[in-house]
Amino acid sequence: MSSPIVRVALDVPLLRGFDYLAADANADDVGRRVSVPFGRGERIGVILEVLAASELPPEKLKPAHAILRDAPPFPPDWLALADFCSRYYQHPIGEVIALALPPALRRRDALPRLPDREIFRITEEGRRALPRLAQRSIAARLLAALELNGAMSRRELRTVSAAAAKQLPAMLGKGWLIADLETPNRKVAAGPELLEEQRRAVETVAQAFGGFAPFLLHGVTGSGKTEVYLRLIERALESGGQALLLVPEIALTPQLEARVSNRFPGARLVSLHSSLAGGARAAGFLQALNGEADIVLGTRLSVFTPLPRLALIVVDEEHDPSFKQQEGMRYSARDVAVWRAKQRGVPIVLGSATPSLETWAAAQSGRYTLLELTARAVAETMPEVRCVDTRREKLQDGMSEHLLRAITARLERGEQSLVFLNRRGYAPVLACPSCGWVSRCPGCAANLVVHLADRRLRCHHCGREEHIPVACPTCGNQDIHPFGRGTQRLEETLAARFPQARILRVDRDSAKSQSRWHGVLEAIHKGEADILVGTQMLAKGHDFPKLTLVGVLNADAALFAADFRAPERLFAQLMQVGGRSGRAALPGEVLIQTQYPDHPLYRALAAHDFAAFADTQLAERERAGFPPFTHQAMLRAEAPELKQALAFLKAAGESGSASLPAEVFLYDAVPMRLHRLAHLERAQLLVESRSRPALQVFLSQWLAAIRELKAPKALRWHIDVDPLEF
DNA sequence: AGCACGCCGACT
DNA sequence: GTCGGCGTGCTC
Repeated sequence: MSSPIVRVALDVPLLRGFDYLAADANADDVGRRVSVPFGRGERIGVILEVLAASELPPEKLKPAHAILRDAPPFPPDWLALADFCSRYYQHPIGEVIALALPPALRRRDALPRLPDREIFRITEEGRRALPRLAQRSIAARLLAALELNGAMSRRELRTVSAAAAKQLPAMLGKGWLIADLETPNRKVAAGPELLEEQRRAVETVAQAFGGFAPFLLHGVTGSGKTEVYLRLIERALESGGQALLLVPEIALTPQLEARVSNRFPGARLVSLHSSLAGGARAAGFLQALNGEADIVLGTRLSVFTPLPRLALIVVDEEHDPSFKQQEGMRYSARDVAVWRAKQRGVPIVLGSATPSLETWAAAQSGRYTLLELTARAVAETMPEVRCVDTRREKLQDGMSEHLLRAITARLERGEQSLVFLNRRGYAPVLACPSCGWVSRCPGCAANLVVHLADRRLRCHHCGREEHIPVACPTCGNQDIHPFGRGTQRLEETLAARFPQARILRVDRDSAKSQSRWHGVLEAIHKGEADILVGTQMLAKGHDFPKLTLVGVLNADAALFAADFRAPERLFAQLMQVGGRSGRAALPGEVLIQTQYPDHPLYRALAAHDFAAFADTQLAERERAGFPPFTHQAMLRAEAPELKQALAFLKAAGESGSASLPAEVFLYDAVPMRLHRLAHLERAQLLVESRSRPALQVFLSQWLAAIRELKAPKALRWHIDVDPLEF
C-alpha cells in the first residue's frame, strides 16, 4: 500500500497545486495547513485534496514535513470559496488562499492565544472534599470560591490565587471540578423603536433566513439602515447563527463596532479592521473558524473569514469603491459576498443611499428584493439642494457671491459651513507664464501639486516630493505661480475673506494620523470651527449637528469624464456630503456651483431622487453597451516603454482573436488615462461580453495563451475582472 | 515569485 | 584568471 498524497496550495503564482507524500494524511486533513519543502526552502500551504495517487512520477514527489493539526481544518465551503475566486478572478489558487489567510497563519508560528472561554464548576465530589482540606490551602480557597460563585473562568480563579492555573489540572483529575465552555450570553440591549418601514424591512429579510435571498436596502443617510442591520443580526444570533458585516475601508469602523458591541454585550464580536496587529487578526480568524465568534465586522478582506454557522451577510455602503481590491487579485468583496450568501444559502443585505448601478439594476429586475427606507428616522430633514449657475455669477476666488452670502449668514447665526473641494494641496500646478513650463512629475503623466504649507511640490500618484523652485527651471523667470485651487488655497482665501471666522481644513494632509483625525472631529463637534474646508474625507458618516451649509466647488469635471462611472461616483459623493447638513431644528442647505445647473444629475440630486438618476444612467449605459448590460475584463500591462506595453497587449489581443467566441469582443490596446505612473508606462485592453459565462470561458483559455507569450523582463501584466477604473 | 544554472564582458 | 550581468527554466 503506497502512501497517501496531499495536493497543496502554495503561495506562488502558479496555477496548479503541488503533490506531496504524506504517510499520516487522512480525508479530514483536507483544508489543513501543511509545512512542505519547496525548491530549497520550506513553505506553509493548505491541503486541497488527499489523493491515493499522483499523476506525477513517484520519484518527483517529496514528503511533506508535517500536517499542522493545531487548528480545525478550513471547511470545504471555504476552500470552495477560494476556488471560485481563483477561477472567477483568474488568479492562482495558492495566492488566493494566501490572501484570505491572516499572515500569522501563513507562517509556522505558534497559533495566537484565543480569549479563554473555559469555565469551571464545583462537583459533588468537590463539595465533599472541601471540609477535609486545610482551610488556607489553594485548593480549598478555589473550591470555596466556586461554591460561592457557581461558575468561574480561569482568569477569575487566578484572582483567588495566583497559583490557580497550576492547581486546576490536579483538581480536575480528582473530579472536584468540571470544565465547560462558557455559553454565549444572548443579552441584547434595547434599541430604538422601529419605524414602520424599518420593521417591514426587518421582517421581510427575517422571513428569508435559512435560504439564499439578496436584498437591497435603499435609504438615505439617517433613514436608519444600521438599526435594520442590528435587528437582523439579533435574529441571526437568536437562531444560533453567525453574522458577517462588511463595511468600507474608512475611519468609521470603530464607531460601528462600538454600536454593535453595545447592542450585543454578550455576543462574541470579532472586528477585523486594517490596522489590526497580526496576532489579533489571526485570533479573530480562528475564533470565527471554530465557531466561537458570533459577529464578524470588517473591511473587504473579512469576506474570506470562515464562518461555520453563517446565517446572515450585510454589506454596508455597498456602492463604496473600497470593496474592490485594486492590486493582486482584484476582487469585489461585495460580489464575493453575494456569491458566498448563495453558496451558503443565507440572506444578504446590501445597504446604501446611492446603490451601485449594478445592484440597482438587479433590484429593478427583481433579482434582488428592494427594501426602501424613505423617511429620515432621526430628527433630520433632507437639505435643500440648489445649483448656483457660475456662467451668470462671477466667481471671486472660486466662490460665488451666493455662496459667500450663505456662509456669512451661517457665521451670523453661529452655525457651521462646509466648503467641499475634492482637490488637496494649495494649487494643482505651478507654472511659468513666460515660457509655459509647468511642474510635471518626472515619473508620472501628472502634475506636481503645490503644497504651500510645507513648501513642497508633491505628486499625488507616486508620492514624489520636490522643493518649490524660486525661478522657472527652464527660462529662469522668477515670476512663476500656482495655478488653480486646492483646499489649502481655499482655506487661505476664506481666511482672508472671513477674518473673524475659525476655519478648519480637513483633508489627507491635515488629518494624516488617526489621532489628528479624531482631534479634528472633536473640534468640529465642539463647535470650535465655523467654516470647514474639506475633501471627500469629510463626506462619510459623521454627524455634525451644527453644520447647516455645504458648498460644492468644481464638481462639473465628473459630468463629462471619460470614465462612464464618474457620474455615479459624483452623485454618491454629493449625496453623502449633502447628508452632512441639516436636521429638524436647523434645516440644511447645499449649494452646488456649476456651469450646468440643468444637468439631470444635479436635478435628480436636488429632488433627492436617486431612482431618477439611476434610471437615466442605466438607460445611457444600455444604449452604450456598458455594465451592467455587458460584462468586462481589463488586461493591463506596464513596462518602461509604452511601446513595449502596447506590443504585449497587441500580441495578447491577436492570440485572443484567433479563437474568439462570437459573443465576446476584444478592443484595441490603448494607453491608460494616467499612462505613466512611477516611471512605468501603462496600457490596457478591454474585453467585453453580454454573457458572463462566455467571458469566463474565454478568459481562462486566453490567459493560458497569454502566459505563453514572451515579454520583456521588466513588463508586468494583470487581469482585472469587472474593473471599476478606466 | 524566488532561485538556480548558464554563458559572455570588465575588474582585483 | 574571477565577479556578475540577466536570459531560461523549474519548483511536487
